Amino acid sequence: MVQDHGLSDRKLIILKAIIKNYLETGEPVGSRTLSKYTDLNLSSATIRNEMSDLEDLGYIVQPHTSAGRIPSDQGYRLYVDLLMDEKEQELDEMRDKMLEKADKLDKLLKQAAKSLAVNTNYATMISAPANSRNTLKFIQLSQVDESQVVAVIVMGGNVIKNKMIEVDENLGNETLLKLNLLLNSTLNGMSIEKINLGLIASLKEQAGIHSHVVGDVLDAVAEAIHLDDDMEIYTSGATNIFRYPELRDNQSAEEIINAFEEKQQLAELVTETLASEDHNGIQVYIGEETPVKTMKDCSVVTATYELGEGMKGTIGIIGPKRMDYEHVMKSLKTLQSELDAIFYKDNNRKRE
Amino acid sequence: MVQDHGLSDRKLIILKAIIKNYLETGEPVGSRTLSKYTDLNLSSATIRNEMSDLEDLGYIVQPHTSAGRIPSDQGYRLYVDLLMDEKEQELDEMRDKMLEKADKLDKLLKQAAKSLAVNTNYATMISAPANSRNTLKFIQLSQVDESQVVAVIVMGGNVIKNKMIEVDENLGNETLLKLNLLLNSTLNGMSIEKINLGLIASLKEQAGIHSHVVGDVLDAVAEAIHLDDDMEIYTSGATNIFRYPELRDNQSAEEIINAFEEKQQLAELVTETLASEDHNGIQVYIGEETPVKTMKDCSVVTATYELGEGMKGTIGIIGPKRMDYEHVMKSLKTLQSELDAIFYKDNNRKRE
DNA sequence: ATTAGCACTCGGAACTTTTGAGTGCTAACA
DNA sequence: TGTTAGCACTCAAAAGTTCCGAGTGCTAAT
Repeated sequence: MVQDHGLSDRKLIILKAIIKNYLETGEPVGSRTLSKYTDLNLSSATIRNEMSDLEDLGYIVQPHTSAGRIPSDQGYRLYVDLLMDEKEQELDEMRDKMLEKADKLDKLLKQAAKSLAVNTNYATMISAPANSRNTLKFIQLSQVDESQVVAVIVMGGNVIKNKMIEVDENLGNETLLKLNLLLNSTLNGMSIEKINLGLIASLKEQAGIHSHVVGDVLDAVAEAIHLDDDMEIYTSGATNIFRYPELRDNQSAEEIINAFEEKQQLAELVTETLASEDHNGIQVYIGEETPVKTMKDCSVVTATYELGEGMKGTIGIIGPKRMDYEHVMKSLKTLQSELDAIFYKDNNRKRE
Repeated sequence: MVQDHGLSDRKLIILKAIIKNYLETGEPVGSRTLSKYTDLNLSSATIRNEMSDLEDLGYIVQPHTSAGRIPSDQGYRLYVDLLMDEKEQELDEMRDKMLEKADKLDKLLKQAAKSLAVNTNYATMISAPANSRNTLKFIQLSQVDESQVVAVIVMGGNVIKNKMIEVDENLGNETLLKLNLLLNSTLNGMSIEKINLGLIASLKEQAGIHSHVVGDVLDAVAEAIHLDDDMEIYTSGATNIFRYPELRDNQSAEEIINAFEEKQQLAELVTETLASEDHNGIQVYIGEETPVKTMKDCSVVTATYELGEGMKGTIGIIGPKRMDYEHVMKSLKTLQSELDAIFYKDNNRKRE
């Protein structure tokens, strides 16, 4: 994945040094600073020459004539690509914090977003996995009172949906029993995306006598299952954006925070990420590369996680371009496997 | 409720004019501006004299020697109190927007917060009503697979809670049936706050044979019901804060936004508001008065709404001290009655 | 009681100066 | 030939000026 940069070793070391230093300070870095910072004993003049070359090659830029250099998007890109190929270690006390509060999926994800934000000091988001690939585990209608029935739908990963249904006539116990039997025998274990209108129609037919009431019920169930409309997205640490002056001062900070509040734009980011998977599922968008124009002054690192069969969700970290890519990618990897682990544990427990 | 301000009519008019002008511009207002702005034809000099008096009385202050005056907290307070006593009218196209998307309570409140934010251009929050006063309508345990049972709990207002319960042994249909009967006959129609440990213990006893398994189940149910720990709070328009320079520039903006993200502090605001009801349930905290120190540079206007018997929630609007109190209070009133209306409609539908 | 007039204040805008980190280039050096 | 020292030059940011004008308080006249 490392593109063919034909850079001499020394140039590469210098470039890395520039980026690393800039990541820490956020200030343009000059030749003098570097001549001390790096191990190879080179005078500032020599470094200046190399830097001049690196600038010509497009890896670094000068914000203005008499300033030090900062990495260009292309420079970051090279840096990240190199990083990708280096092996990664473990790292976390995140695990503990995450597990202690998790009982339902939404709580879990909320918590995960938070740990990640605390751990990295960037803004984070996690999208709940789309249910379309999930399977139905259990479905049940129960009469609440004369005119109301509640449908309870349990899916894989113990995702639970509820739907109140208004009925005109009292259905009675037997009808309900029959309906429950029908629903469970037909739908159990079935993947959500296979439940289409044809199937629903056929179910209605089988329901027989009460078919019009039953129709309402089934419609409601179908609606509850196909909740595609609103994608759940949990965010945390949006205000971390303020830590980075280059974002805070730009009015872009407001827009970013707003994006985190509205979540609409984040949803786009999610679909984009899911669409183009790559590289262990970890992707790095630098500056203009990001699909969300609001974040053109940021870097966005995303990963997909998978709860069993095809239920994919997205994790995203949004920070300044000078984000600590190494740390971020480690944390993402960790969280990824963490989520996997939880799912499999859950799954195994069920199978005992 | 109007405190005894012994201000001459003229002083009052001038004070109002100052505040009104300041609400619009956000700039300190000087005598010259006023002498044109007001109807009563007074020269700037006269007004200066009056302003001098008003300053001595503490209603307005000079941010610095050679600047105009801005209202002090005390000045705002008088203004708001006067406003409170004047009659209010209707106003809304909020109604339409609100109703169109509401199906579950959480969606409804989220939507309400949003309309309110859009409508007022301030930051808003709505807390879901505490369930402690709510009543249980229906409760049911269902076997999902060999080792898992799902408890479905329906409360007034069709608030639905779910809880997955792990069981060691297969309970079997009959046991479940018995349990469901027991739970419903004992708990139905009961107020949540009346379900205490004693009652739970007695239930466990009655459950007989399976009491240890049943114990687990009941504990889980109890836990699901007593969800006090996490109060649900929906927010919207936090970024509206940025519209007001006096908040944006102060680093307080960040803190406020953060408060909206963390929601912890908002929860305090809610409990505070619910504790000290007053004045149609509408309260105005100006500057330092607010219970949340983070918002000492803001004004906070809160209202309580009630979904039937004692299920109270809180609506809050957070903005700059120079907020448009009149509009805000109108909007709050409207939303209040809106929520009431929805509840009663819902209630009547059930009773048909 | 109101107003005109005047000297005075002071924050903020605009402009200037200073500072210092940084550069490119050239000439000397290993 | 690659490296380094030295120097003149640049320019953003900080610090320091100046200027302006909205605003005040006070006094004297109406």
